Amino acid sequence: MPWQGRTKQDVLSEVRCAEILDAARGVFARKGYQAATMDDIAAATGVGKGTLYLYYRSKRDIYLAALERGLRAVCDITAAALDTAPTLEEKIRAFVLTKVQFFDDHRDFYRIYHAEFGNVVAHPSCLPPSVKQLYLGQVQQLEHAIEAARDEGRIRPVDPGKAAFAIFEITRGLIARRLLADPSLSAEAEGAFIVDLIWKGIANR
Amino acid sequence: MPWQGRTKQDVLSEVRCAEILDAARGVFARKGYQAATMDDIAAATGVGKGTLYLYYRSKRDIYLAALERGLRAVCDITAAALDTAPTLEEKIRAFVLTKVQFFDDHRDFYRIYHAEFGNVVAHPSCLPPSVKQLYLGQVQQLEHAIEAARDEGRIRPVDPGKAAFAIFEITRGLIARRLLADPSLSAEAEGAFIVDLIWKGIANR
DNA sequence: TACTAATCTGACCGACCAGTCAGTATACAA
DNA sequence: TTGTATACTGACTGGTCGGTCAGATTAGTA
Repeated sequence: MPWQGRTKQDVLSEVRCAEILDAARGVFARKGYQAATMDDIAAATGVGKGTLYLYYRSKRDIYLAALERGLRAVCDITAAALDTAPTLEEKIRAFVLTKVQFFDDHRDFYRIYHAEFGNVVAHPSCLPPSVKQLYLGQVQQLEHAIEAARDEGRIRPVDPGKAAFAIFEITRGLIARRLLADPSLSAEAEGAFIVDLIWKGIANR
Repeated sequence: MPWQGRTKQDVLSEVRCAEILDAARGVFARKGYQAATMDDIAAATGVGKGTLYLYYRSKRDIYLAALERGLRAVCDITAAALDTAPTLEEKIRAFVLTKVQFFDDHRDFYRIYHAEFGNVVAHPSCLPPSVKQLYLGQVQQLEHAIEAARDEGRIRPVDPGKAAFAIFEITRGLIARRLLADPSLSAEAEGAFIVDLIWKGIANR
């Protein structure tokens, strides 16, 4: 019996999918893609291994679904942060701090995300377009904000794509450092430094 | 019969080691760590699989040796670039362009390097200290150059570690972009943008 | 040539694991 | 209760691959 275009089965199925992805995220984070086995994921989900194949076609499918899910969450949260902040300087600060905070709150996802984008992006053809687009979308959000400010003459006439890219990469590095090397690194202090550096770098005068 | 402290056998052995590493670098780059098999590496080297185990204890050993070898080359080349350039602004430019050029010339190594430092650094305990130290050494080179310029009052009093880190990360991102996404990206133009951005970001006034 | 040491080889082994499928359990309608 | 469709299970299979080792080959020496 259709309900909002989805049957009861559809909804139950979605719940299962989400359960599997939640469990898989933890397993992939803990053991890495290769070392994680389907038996691990099944056990973590609390179902039999065969059940996984009712919802996903392969191990890689599960991995990519978990990746896409998290990536979408990142994009949503940074887009909201950029929208809310009034000035470009505050937008940059919001982008950096929001993203750092997101990965603080989702350490499991960090390992999936950075394993893929440090490694398999090396073979970009392996990534489905939807995932690639989400990844690039993050830079584009920043780019548009910078472009607008430049067109209004609020900053010097830099290339928005290049500037967005610089901010994106430094942020990426900060997140990696905090999660892998030195968790005590202050998000505020480091974030403030980045914003200051970039702002002085692109400001008028 | 000893000769400069090394026997003839030692030298031959070193040659074999290097042959294996050269072949392995290509195989790892082409197929990725997991998919690369010892049979692949043996075939690429032109020896039997058993021979590999006369020179290295395991697949991972070969991988790490190839990683360390390349990393040492990167460090040497950037250190030389930093030494040669007279001013900090030129040092930064030299660092960025030299590193970009190095990875242009050693694309095989790029895949090994970035696979590891996007992925396995995620489990830093897996990396031998010597490799970790080489990696961090790159940032420290930059840091010392910035610190010296700051102490001489040539730039505003920024934290040299943070600034070095920013340059390091943007450079990393540029290299990744050029090799993976858009090889047509001009090293000169992008490099110039980075130097300009950073320099305006840390310059006096 | 004969002997020895060093070097190399690749068939083989055992562990591992993604994916399958025959069979079980559950929900629910008739 | 019976029938059936849906959901689930986990023992099993087929293939893979890191690592081994008994024996072959080569280089060096007398």
